Amino acid sequence: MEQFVSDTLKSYQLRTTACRENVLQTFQNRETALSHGDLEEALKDRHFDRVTIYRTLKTFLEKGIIHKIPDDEGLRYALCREQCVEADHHHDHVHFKCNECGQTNCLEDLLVPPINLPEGYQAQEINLLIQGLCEKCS
Amino acid sequence: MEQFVSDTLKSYQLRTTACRENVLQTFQNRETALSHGDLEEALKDRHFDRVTIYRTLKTFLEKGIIHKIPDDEGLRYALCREQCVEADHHHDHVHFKCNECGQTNCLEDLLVPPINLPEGYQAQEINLLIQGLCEKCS
DNA sequence: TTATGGATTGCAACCTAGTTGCATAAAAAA
DNA sequence: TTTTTTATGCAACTAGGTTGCAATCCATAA
Repeated sequence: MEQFVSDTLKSYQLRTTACRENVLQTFQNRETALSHGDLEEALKDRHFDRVTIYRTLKTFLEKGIIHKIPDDEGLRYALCREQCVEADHHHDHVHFKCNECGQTNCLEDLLVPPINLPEGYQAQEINLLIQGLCEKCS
Repeated sequence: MEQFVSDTLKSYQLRTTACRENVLQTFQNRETALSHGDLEEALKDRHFDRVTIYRTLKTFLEKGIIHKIPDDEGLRYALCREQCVEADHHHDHVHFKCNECGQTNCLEDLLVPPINLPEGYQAQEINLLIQGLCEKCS
């Protein structure tokens, strides 16, 4: 298990358990966003319970280790590269989903432009998903 | 049943059936985006089968009568105000979901600003969801 | 190093969302 | 009105996600 993994868990004051280590390592190894099913598949030889993986994701979300990326097929999750905390998830980067290979990625360098909401509206979270063809598939 | 409903079905060359009429009418009456569950609830006294409502939504999507709005709780649907066709859904407006009242709305007048994707990426669809407080709840 | 208390896991059971196949019923066309 | 085509209802199923609870594990402190 990599240093990154135990360091991260420690810094977020989470107990190091086999499931958490493996889930975090999987996010670190793969550069793309992962669904619960992806993780179940990736870690199937470790025989973690489905529920445990769900709870691990929930914990990581609450701590700000990962963030949600919803699309029309369901939810995916990706590591927060910026430092996030429970109260303040700031993910103003663009998400890209390839219609060919199915992968979803964070385009960390591409920020969502500021939007002028109508009078009375208050923004708390923003999520911009672009679907199309990625560099590999176009 | 309103004129709009039978006109719309006719213009998209869809058979007029009770379920389609009611679903379309419900979208017309409510200004907000609706989930499958919302429709089931709204039309529960008509006793349409769940599957029939799913298929109605699928048909409307394919024809370009409605479009999908995904968020972290699941899928919602809203009428396409612009004229859409099967091959070309163009929904470049912002979607807003209120964290207080839970309603999701199309902000038809607020267009998603153009995004400069990195070299090699091709956009086909774009979905911008802002979550926060709507005018009523802020 | 071991005991202990609080956090985490696994299991069973459950709920909702969404899909498929097929026989029946209803619309539109003839 | 009859035929053809399309849509519906039903049963059955898969996948995603949640809850309660007993057993287990981790970190801390003795």
